[in-house]
Amino acid sequence: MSRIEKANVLSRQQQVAELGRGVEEILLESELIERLANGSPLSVKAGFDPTAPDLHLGHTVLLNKMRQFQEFGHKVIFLIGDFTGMIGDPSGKNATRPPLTPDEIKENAKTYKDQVYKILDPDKTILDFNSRWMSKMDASSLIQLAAKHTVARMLERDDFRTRYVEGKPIAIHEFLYPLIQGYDSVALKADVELGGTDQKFNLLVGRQLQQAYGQKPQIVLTVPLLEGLDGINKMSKSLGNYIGINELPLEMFGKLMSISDKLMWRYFELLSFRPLEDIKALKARANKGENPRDIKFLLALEIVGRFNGMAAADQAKKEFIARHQHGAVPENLEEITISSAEQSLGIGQVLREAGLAASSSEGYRLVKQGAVRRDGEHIRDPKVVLPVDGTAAVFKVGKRKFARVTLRLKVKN
RNA sequence: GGAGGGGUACCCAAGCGGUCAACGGGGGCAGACUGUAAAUCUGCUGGCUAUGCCUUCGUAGGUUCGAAUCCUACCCCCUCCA
Repeated sequence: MSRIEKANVLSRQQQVAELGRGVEEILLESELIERLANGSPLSVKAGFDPTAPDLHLGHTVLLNKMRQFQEFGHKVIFLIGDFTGMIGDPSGKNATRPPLTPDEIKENAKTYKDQVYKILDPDKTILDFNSRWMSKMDASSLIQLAAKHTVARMLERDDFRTRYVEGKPIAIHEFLYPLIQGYDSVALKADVELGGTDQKFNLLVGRQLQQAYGQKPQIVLTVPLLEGLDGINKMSKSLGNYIGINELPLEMFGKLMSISDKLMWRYFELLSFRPLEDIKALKARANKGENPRDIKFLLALEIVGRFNGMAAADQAKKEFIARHQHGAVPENLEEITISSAEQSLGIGQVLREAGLAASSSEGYRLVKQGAVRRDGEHIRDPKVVLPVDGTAAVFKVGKRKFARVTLRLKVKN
């Protein structure tokens, strides 16, 4: 934080350098320098999907950059693409996903605020919705907008071209989304738009459209996409390889510890606020033979601390060590009571009812594979039947799933 | 509008009358090894009141002792022509 405050008194040139840190690409850097030299605050826009209010660490790479602009005194616009959300799924991949209702969007926006203001300064953030201008656009204006771009240019987008070449469907409305996003920049007279590298095409459409509408084209600044826990795919909710910023400290800590050593450095680079020299020094320590796990602890502590406070982070570390290095059962494990009218239940059913297995078949499979322990005792026989007599037992399935399960007889009416 | 190709489990992709709950790969899960790493090896991967029963191969019918496989209609996607 002090690092950023210090930056306030930096020269323009240093400001540019600071803003370019951890950034994939600036288009065009010369324009950014020029506009910063102008002295007046810039309008910095970043668009967000109205359907995914569960922010994860991947999003924070961008949010951190937005915050940086705020610290430099610029106007940051957090734009929620609610208009597109009201229409439906932009990718067309999931035709069954119903459009969001205004109420849902409102609810999502609130959730966004709760999460985003952990990083952004609420007083310096302008929250806006593209339905503000898009819902007023009539068909002829839309066609005029569409006339400002060509199919050939649309097909320059890798995603479209690939699908086109592979003979996969592209719905017409998909062409409209980049146009609408680009038009948002026109409506907001954006000076800068931030986005992930995957957004580069859309951001450039914004540049082009602004020119077509007689505005100065925005500067495009892309940040890299953070890899998810698997280290391969980008972090995303749908792939389940994410760390949500609202997750419990221990959970967040555990997930950070589970990343590979290689990925750890990527996370240091993109998520840590440590100066680059610090990170270099840590690398040197690892190279000298220090256990990378201990260096990963530092990363996990910093990130968990950022969202939950250092006390919670320290606590998470303690519990993590207790559980994984000393094999302790978690302190506040889930209590589950299963009511059954039967005198006894098969082990598979118990696991399913307890939410430890997706189905009873899976439960039985897990037992066969030796993944299930009851009060520390391995259960290996899938035919095991448990009496429903009100007793509780701690079940452990695999390495991470725990629950204290009570089987209670349901009184028949 | 015309001609052709295609829709198989989370994804890709075989199968083209019985031996198919469906080859193979990816992903996921579990076990071993570990640092709850990574890599590697092994197993599993529709459901259930479970050595059996039920449902699944775009949808709905039909033929057959028997269909993912054959027939009919419909829906959807792709390519070429217009």
